[in-house]
Amino acid sequence: MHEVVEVEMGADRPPARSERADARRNRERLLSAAEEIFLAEGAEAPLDAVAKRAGVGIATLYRHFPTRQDLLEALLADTYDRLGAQARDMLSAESPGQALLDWLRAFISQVTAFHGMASSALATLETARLSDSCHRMRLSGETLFLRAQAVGEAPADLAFIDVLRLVGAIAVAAERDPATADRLLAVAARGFLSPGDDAGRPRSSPRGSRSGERRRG
Amino acid sequence: MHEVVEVEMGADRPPARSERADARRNRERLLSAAEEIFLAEGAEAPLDAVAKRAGVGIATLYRHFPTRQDLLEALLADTYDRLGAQARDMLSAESPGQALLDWLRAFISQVTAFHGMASSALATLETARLSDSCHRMRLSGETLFLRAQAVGEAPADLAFIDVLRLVGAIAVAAERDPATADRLLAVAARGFLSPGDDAGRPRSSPRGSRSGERRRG
DNA sequence: GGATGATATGGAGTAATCCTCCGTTTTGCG
DNA sequence: CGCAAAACGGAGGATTACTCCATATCATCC
Repeated sequence: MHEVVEVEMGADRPPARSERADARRNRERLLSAAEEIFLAEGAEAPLDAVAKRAGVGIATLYRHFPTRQDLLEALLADTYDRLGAQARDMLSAESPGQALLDWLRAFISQVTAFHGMASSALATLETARLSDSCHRMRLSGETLFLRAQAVGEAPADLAFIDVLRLVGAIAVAAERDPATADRLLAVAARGFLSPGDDAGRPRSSPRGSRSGERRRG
Repeated sequence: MHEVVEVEMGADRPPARSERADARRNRERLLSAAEEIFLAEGAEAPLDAVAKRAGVGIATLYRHFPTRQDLLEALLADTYDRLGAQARDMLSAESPGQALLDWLRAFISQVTAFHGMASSALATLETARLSDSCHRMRLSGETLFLRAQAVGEAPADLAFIDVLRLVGAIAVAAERDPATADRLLAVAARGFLSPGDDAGRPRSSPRGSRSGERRRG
């Protein structure tokens, strides 16, 4: 773990290998078109519409993205890059627990940009070979989590990937209702942001774990 | 079995209103066939296969179940009836919190019988006019929850429907991996089964199952 | 028990999508 | 330029979803 990740602009976008100009251009067009279409109609929208919007043939779409999930993952890559950056920015926050919670809220928010996106995101968490973007985001998020663990604001016997799974699940379940997502996150947060597991934490961390974001009595 | 169900709001089963014998028979055959097919191939299996297995024409299937979701909900009705009964049985358990947790575990287990089932279940939780079975199950489960609240094993400022949503979300996210589902439920349970504010932890301590939580490479 | 109208049935037919095959066009390079 | 590799486009076969309506079956009444 913690391998160097070879940030050579990633294998996400272009494999860096010689890529013809038209191929790159069409790829970008397809991504833009897919984003527009999916935002408007959800991730189940017909792929023909995406190709048409991009101004390319359907075969070109399939050549670049053999499956719908590939296309969705490419879209997710941007989101993951953004989230990774946000996580890094939050490292300087005063309360590690609060920072983690804020970041997870952002995660839900961004991963529910269109209908069906959260499902794809959840799927990417389980794929054997995840994209660089997803991997980097996970590492960045995990850093937030480890910091919370270090100060006893998160249980020590918990893996970050499971936190991400749980929050991803919430995103899927409440993708159409941000208020519900918020409530479910608040409940879940009590599970992974307890003020110390046992071992008698000096429970002097008043914020974050409870009562910060309760809604609906 | 409860024979008199005068509620008659959702119309799970035919309300015994004038229904021709062949129609009822075909309906049952369709449900059996759908269960077989979905168990084997998941909830996305072609409906033609269901009709064929049932030995009826495709039109008959659509007449009884206009949408796939209708068919799935009819299948879920049996599951909900079973879960409702289990919840009622658990009312006599010594620890309300433990009873609730056990029931939720059963919920996840039964609602992930086949791929795609959990999604449907989650959907049924949000439908405006829910089926009788779903409604009864919710009420029975809620009774367990209220009992846990009464003894301070569950937060007072929490709605049961949100617990169900959260657990349903876990079921969706981990429908292919019971071990993960179990871990996520354990985390979530810390959120809605906290020992109130103190009053000693419940003996829940849900079987660690921390062996499987290593990061994958 | 048999006529009769309401109900239910079956399967062909239409439509929407997915996805592939292959002849044509574009690009990069010597 | 000229050529080979790479990429393109769109027709078309395959797979479902869903509908229409002529026919068959059931429940009821006499």
